[in-house]
Amino acid sequence: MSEMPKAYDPKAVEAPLFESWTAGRYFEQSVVEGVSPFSIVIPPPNVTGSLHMGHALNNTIQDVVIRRSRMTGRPTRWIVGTDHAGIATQNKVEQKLAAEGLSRRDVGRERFIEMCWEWRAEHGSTIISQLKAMGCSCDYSDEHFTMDPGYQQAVRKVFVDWFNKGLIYRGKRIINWCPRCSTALSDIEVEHEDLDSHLWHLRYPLKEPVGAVDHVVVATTRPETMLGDTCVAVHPDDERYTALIGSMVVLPLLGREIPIVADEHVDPAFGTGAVKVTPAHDPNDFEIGERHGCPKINVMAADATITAEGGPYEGLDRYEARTRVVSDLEEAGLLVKTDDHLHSVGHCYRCHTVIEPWLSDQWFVDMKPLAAPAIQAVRDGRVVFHPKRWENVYYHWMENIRDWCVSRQLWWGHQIPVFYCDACGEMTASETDLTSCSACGGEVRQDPDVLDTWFSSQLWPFATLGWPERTPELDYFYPTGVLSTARDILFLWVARMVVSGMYFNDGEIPFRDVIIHPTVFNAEGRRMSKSLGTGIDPLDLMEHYGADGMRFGLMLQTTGNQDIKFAEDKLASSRNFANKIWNASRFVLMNVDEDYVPGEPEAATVADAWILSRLAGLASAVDEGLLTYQFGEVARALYDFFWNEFCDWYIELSKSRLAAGAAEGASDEAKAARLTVQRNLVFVLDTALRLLHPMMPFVTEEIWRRLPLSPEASSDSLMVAAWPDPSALARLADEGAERSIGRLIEIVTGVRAVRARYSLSPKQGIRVEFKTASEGDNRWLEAEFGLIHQLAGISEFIAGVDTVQPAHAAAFVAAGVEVYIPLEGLVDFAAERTRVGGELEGTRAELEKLDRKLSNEGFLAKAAPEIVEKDRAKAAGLRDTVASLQAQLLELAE
RNA sequence: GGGCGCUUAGCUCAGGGGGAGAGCACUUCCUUGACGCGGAAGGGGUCAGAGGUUCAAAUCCUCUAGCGCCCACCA
Repeated sequence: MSEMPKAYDPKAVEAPLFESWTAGRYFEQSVVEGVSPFSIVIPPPNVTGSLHMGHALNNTIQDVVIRRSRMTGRPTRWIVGTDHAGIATQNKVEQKLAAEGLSRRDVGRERFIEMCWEWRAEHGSTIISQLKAMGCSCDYSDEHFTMDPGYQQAVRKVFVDWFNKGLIYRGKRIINWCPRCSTALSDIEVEHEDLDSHLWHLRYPLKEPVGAVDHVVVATTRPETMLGDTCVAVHPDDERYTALIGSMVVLPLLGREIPIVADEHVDPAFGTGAVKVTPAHDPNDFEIGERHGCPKINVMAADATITAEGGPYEGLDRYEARTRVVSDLEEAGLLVKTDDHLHSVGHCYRCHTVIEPWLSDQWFVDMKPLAAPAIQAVRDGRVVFHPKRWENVYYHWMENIRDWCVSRQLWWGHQIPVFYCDACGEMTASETDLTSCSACGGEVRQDPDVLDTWFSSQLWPFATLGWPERTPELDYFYPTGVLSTARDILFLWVARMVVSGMYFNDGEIPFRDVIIHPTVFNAEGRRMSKSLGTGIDPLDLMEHYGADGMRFGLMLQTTGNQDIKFAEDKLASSRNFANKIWNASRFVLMNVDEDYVPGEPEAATVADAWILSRLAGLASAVDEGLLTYQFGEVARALYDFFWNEFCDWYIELSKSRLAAGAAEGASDEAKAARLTVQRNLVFVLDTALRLLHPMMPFVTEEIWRRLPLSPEASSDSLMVAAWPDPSALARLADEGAERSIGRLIEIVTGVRAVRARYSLSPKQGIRVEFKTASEGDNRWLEAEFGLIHQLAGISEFIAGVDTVQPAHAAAFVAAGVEVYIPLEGLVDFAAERTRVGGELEGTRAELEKLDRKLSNEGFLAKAAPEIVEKDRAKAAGLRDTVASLQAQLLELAE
């Protein structure tokens, strides 16, 4: 067994361990007939991506769940891969071209796509190697990509199927257009932001005056769109305007004559109650235009410059056009006023350019009928969200779902498998490429657009398992167990996976539990973002704290309710925690003899019974906590157990027996006792390392492999060692031992406090006198004196029910026992009086409160009996304490 | 406009009807053979505010204030 260095060094350990896991093929999982599996599909990171804090958190969560499952012996597989990320990847390659002064059109579609593949080959594995650095136990032997040939086939099948069923259709609609990416976006790819802007009031002259009225004033936030106005709408019941309905106005600047129409959509209370209607540039206006048969004039080109329809404004950028239109109107005396106005402006979620509502031909998925079963699956509890409140968000969106615009005017992605025949106008969706028209045999051309990246991502849980082939993997691993993700892709991805997963798998859901994890914000509470420079690089964190330190630090901060305002000090604690475990293990291993024989743990002493009982409690808390995804609680329980119970107390409590058994001329009994302690130390460490392994895989594995375990308990890797079974460990529970050690800790702590107060050197032995309440307590103290002696440095003691407080003694009450420590010449009586007085006051106040409660009839009548009993016992204890503190005060007064 | 979450120690946060907790920071002491990435002992909080329910409220309900987020066809 190699020597353990004094400090845990993650860098020396992590890479070789990961190598050994890969070599051992522990990440891989094939079909095991007759055994129920557990699987997770990783949310595929973009090939363009590199690890950020959100990934770090999400993948730690998944790895924790996966590693626990694997250790229980269940066939477990974490399916990994990347997403082709249409817009993001295309942007990267376009940037590369731009550096050479080229655009994608310069190189052509075919070459451009080739370059995307090259880019992927070069950069696409970055994030995968970062996942490995984190220790994520994905099945890397079977990595997927949303543009793999098989995956492409799956996408085409889905498209063709929905097309043939009429669930995908082509339509000319107002969609969200990003002029920079030059593509349509779905509604949920638009991020709205409230911006300070203006509400311009424009005067539109009537062609013929109606009575005294010769104009109408409209209000708009986008004056440049007036170039495309084809009517003005007012509410039919708005008396201000009823006389004008049917009249014509002359559109300023262009001179076009357009009608005034009545439409229920108009809100008379907003603006002037008259609305300029631009059917080609606003979804509402589109509807109004449809209702009144108004033409749709598109005044904007794909790059958001004004088209020829804009007459003199042709060629201007939309914002230049806005400025010009406003100033020209003002000059013409047609600008009535300009109000400040806060309004919500849509931005592209990829490049943050302001979105233009734009009329164009696009493909849509009819989501309503598809959503219904997916809603039902959550209602039935077949899919469960954690935390549960996200289900309401899901319902709200799904029940109000709108058609999904799935076509994108990009080159990188799944090209829409629709073939047009220019000769006969036939339109065919086909899983295979067509060269000729199925109707007339004429030449066909494929739709040039590609599909929304999310259209392919939605197939991830089954396309990665070989669908549409009915593979053994698909049969076995689908549905997956858990889907863990950030909340911002709840609609973009999660909901759509439920929809398509159920549709294409005979109604079978894609995953049972959905974990919506917290969002990671930086210390200032701002979203971590690379472009804002507000992010922290997980690789830097791993450099400083080790992969385990980062993982555990994140787990400590993960709770169901609150987002994470990233606290780096938690990572420092976690790194220290790893080091603590390392050194505790070093202690254990240093105290295991060459000829140590592994064996069962044994509660030979109260201390043994106590730690075994605590261990049983830990196992059950960790197991239960992981099954309910309470990561923060589990992390704290592990931390607390290892540090505060195992290291601070059990190891200390074990030292005397270890030493006695190793001493020269030790008796056989002492030697046997030493062996028992060794076995207990090894057992507790072994079990606790197993429980900690999912969160801290590296340090636990490194230590665990050094443990002297029996062949049955051992294996080549902790990764595949047996997960502690809480119900089997429950036999170790021992309430009496827990109570007993609890009291011992109280007394030891009290004595140490006296030591600290009077600066007594730890080496200085002290005499302690106990006044107990019963003979039982005396026997208990005598029995445990060895431990108290060792931990508190007591050289001699007496215990009795009639002990009297010695003169010049520090005194306190702990665990129902009065403790006196004679300190001739050392006690500062004034200070002691103040301290005891303060304690007395506090105790009295507490007692008074409790007495009031206990004399309250309502309480006695209605509270649970065990609560009343507990409070009575507590009051009795407090009364004793008050009495002894009073006695002490009297003593100190002399 | 609708909805959700948060407000607890100097900081970051757990807890969630019956004893106010952790980590970090702070104070004092300790070169104790597992660990100074450590040990021991401490100080520090009207659990945002106001009402209500209850024998009992940090915890449940209502309202208020502040912060953050999501949804919505807010010309």
